[in-house]
Amino acid sequence: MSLPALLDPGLIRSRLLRWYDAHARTLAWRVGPGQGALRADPYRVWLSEVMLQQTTVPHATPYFLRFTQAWPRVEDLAAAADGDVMAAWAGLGYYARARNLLACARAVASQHGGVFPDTEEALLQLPGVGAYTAAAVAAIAFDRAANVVDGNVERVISRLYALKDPLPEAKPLLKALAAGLVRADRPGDWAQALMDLGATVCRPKQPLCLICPLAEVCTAKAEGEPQTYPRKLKKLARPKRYGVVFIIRRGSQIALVRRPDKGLLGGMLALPSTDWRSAPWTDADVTPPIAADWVKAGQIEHIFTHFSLSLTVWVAEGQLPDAIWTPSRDLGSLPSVFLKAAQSGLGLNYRRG
DNA sequence: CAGCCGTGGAT
DNA sequence: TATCCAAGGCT
Repeated sequence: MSLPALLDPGLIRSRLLRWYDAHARTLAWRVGPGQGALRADPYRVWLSEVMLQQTTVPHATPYFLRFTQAWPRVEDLAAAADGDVMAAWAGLGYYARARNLLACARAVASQHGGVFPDTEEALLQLPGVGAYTAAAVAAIAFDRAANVVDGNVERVISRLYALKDPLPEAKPLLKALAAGLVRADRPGDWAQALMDLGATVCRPKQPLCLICPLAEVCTAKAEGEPQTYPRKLKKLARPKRYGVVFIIRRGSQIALVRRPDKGLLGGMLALPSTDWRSAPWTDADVTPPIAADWVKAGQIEHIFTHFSLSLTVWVAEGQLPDAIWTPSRDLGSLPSVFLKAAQSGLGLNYRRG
């Protein structure tokens, strides 16, 4: 693999920052362009970056507002009960983020005196903070000249250079090319400018090259098919799995259980369930958690990242030892797959909140 | 290091 | 309906 000819970094930097000064989006956690680290609260920057991992801005925004309302400072979050934080995260997905979020807040509170470390290296040591998040917090909150590379940046750079190597192998090269563009005078603005461009102009599909400040220097645009970058290896088909979940009613309440901390939906509330296996369940296969007069009351489909799930919902009246009894109108602490299943079994239309 | 780990909106 | 994919991290 050979390095593509380097484009003029000065030209790219000045054009993109000028564009950002005029077009930066207003986001709940964002400090406006040119403000540097003057008003950027590291806690809010970190919280937003964790929430935005593999998550869209519209999805993350209401969660960010609720979290900062409930826990305005990192010490507040560190002092929160595990169950309250997991419940507040319900519906946002990738629940290991919430467990690591709490571990990180508690590490900052207990090991750093409640003050976020201000170097990329130290940030990288915190739970749930990887290469991207460490660089982003260092740049946005602390004005460090960090090389912030996320999916947006990879897409923008791959198009600028029309890089033919497919992801994920191309990641190290893309990161090296991005490093050549980082500017030391406005690191936070530069990082956010690159990501904003990727999110709003240099989009995965239908890039808006007509209004792109980098169109004149973009190799992929010159070649005519910028939307084909970055090239990617094909993904495998998603397997199908089946399960049965159980709604045990006691008056207006239903029985929930807490899932183990590791693995799928770890640490979250859940409906009691069979295994989720590749073969459909027949009635004779199913061993309900209690003996009762079970009725098949619902059925849902749910898509996870690496498998799709078909759940049948059985309902009965009864008691369950050690259950977490929860009003059936107050199921917002459940992950979406169980909220969907519970509402199906109870004859309700799926909606959160 | 490749697989695991959610969700909902867009196309 | 099928596919993609969004400011990734952990193991």
